Amino acid sequence: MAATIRDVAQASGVHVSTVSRTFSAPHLVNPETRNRVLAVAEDLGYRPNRAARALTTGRTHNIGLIVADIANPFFPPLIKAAQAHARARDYHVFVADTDEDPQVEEELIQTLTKQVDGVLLCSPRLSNRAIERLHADVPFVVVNRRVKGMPTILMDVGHGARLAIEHMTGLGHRRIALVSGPSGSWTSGEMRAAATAMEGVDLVILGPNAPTEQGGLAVAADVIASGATGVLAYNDLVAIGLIEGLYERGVRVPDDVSVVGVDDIVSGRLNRPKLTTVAMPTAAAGRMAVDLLLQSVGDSATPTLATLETSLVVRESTGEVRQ
Amino acid sequence: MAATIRDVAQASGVHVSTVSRTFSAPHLVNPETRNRVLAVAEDLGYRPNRAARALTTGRTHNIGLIVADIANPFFPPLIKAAQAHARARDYHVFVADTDEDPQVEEELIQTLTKQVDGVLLCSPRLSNRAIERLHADVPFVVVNRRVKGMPTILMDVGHGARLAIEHMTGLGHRRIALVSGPSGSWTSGEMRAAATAMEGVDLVILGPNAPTEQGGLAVAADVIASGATGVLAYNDLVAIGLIEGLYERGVRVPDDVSVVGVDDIVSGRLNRPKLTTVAMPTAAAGRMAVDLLLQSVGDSATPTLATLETSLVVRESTGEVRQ
DNA sequence: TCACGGGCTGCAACCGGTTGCATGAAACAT
DNA sequence: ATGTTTCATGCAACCGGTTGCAGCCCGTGA
Repeated sequence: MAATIRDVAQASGVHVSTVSRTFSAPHLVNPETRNRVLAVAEDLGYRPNRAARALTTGRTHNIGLIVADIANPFFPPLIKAAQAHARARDYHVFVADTDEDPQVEEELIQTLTKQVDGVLLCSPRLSNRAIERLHADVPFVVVNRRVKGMPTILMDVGHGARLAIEHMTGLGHRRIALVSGPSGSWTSGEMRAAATAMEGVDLVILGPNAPTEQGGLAVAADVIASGATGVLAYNDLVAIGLIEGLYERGVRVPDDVSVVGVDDIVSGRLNRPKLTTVAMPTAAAGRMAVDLLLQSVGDSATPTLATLETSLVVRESTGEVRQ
Repeated sequence: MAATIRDVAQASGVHVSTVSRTFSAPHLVNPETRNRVLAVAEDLGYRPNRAARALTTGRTHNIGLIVADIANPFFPPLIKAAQAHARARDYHVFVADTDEDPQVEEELIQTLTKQVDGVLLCSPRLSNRAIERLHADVPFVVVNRRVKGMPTILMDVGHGARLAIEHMTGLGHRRIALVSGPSGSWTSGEMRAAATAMEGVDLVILGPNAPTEQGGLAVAADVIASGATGVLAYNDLVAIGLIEGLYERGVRVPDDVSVVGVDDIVSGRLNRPKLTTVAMPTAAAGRMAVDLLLQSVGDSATPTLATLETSLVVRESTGEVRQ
């Protein structure tokens, strides 16, 4: 079918090794020969077989990208950025969705191992122990999770939480509810730690909750009962569900209660009210994760830690406390 | 590093071919030997190298999935469904984003060719000619585009457009604007054809437009100038941008103008107004695309055509025409 | 007892590339 | 003229598997 290196060699009257070098080490071959080989290759539509090349070089030029849920709007910008960045470096990306299941995640990593140079783990659900064990087989970069001795990219959600709470206290709110996320979530823990450490805030912690609109809907009654006038939600989906739940109970946002989300997944337009939220640098995280991974593939011992800044985007779901 | 088939052979005292058969043709090896080999393999943590296997068998057990824009909310559910379905069949998925650029798309297909058993082309921007040419190298399944002699999955957006327009005429609207999409888009063409063929509708076609919120924003003035009271937008993003643009100019939805989107990407909650839209069976399309692809890899000549039904979801962005 | 056939395993070539080493020719220095 | 580099290329082993073919052992039927 497709032309192989031997076809090109035969057609251009040189040995296969010369053809090979023409593509992978051009400076080693005489310009004249090289041009002839290239012409023949072009003519035959030859393209080096990356999989075959990987067999000898040990470099596949592929990376794996594993996320909990592709359809969660938080991830696509990260996936897109990582993929684009990888392509610019001549890497292809396997994308896999674990459906929030640690077992699936582990199996995925194992079957992917031989086909990739490294794996990006985004908000993994696996235990740290499991991650460290699997790390023996393939380089990792972990996003949004702290794992000892592994290249890690964090988004400083603690800082974002502080900004959000300061924003609300600045508007006169004293009693603030933190609607936390799933119990295993690193992000949720960070938000909680940051909120707890703040002075002059009357904090109520509600949860754990599912990281979905349903989770937000379900916690609305508790929020009202808590007497809080300001709420920081685990993420935008929860915030949206919560606002909906509050409306259903006659509590209006931002008139009666202010709500801040996290992630900035809703493009901002067309919401009622437009959501004040902590924006996460997901695209930057995707790019940096790829960089870190490719770099750590080179020299094995690079347990870098990068922390990316978050910022508060003030829109319409927060307002001054009612007197 | 990792154990190879030869390590297992040596450790269990058999020839590599026996180990190979233990994994790829178990019935050919004596149960006793097989168990011994399996035990040793387990012990050494051996896993067959899929890339190496692919070299001889010609089957990589990978597929490529190419979309115009991962971050466009239309695609993630399709990607997720396709990936899950593929994994269940022991296939991995390369996901690639072309950034709406035909050239990138072509290059991507070419570099992916040798590493996959087939490629899913979702809403490709490439010309039919180019697709047919590339098809010589690798099996395709095309989603949301009609290409002669190729397995194809279509979502019946023409039907959806008719439903949307009937819905609006039923509410008393006579003059309807069709805000079309990019010029190369099959979907846009289908919508246009369906709309043009309808009787008793005073149709205005506006566009082409970018398939984004910006595209919708930019076309708002034209919509107002057209005098239409009902609008069918190329997709939800355009609809959202358009509604925003109309508001900015003092035109209210649905009071002054009714707007219908396509795709049903906004979860429905928390929009002002909640968008009436044509829902697309994206997850089903993803699954079916994988099935078709794996099937067409087996026997080469299967130019199946599957058409999936769309439906109208009526929410709040459409209302009776004002007297 | 022997021919035959089936079950199991080993041998070796092969998939499409890469790469260390050897070889030969040309260019340079002495 | 000779010895030493340098440059370009060929040779062959190798990466980690698969697979057609041959050979061995054993049981069966004649």
